[in-house]
Amino acid sequence: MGFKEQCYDLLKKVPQGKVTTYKALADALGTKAYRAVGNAMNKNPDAPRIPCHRVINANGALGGYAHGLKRKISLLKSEGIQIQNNRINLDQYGFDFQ
DNA sequence: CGGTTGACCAAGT
DNA sequence: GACTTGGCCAACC
Repeated sequence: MGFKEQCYDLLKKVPQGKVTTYKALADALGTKAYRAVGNAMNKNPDAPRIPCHRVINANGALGGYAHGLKRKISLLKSEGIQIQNNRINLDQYGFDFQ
């Protein structure tokens, strides 16, 4: 299993209605490859089984999405996540893999 | 095997 | 608040 697969596996643990960050994912994997995590997400566009849209920047900004941020925002909103000024409140919606 | 590219991050100015 | 800098690491060429 490669690095990317580990990212996806971990990402699948994030429940609907919550988000995580590239930093949190890398941290949970025991690496500092924050950027590599972003690359991994980018390679799996809207793969049906991987909720890439629940991954945002460590500062609460949205980050990116292979198929357009609008799509990402729509998905997040449909899960009940409120977005204000292109930002998400991590204290409220963040998931830290406990 | 070096060099470049990111959906990054933290600290400094 | 906004830039800039240096560092990080997998994937690709």
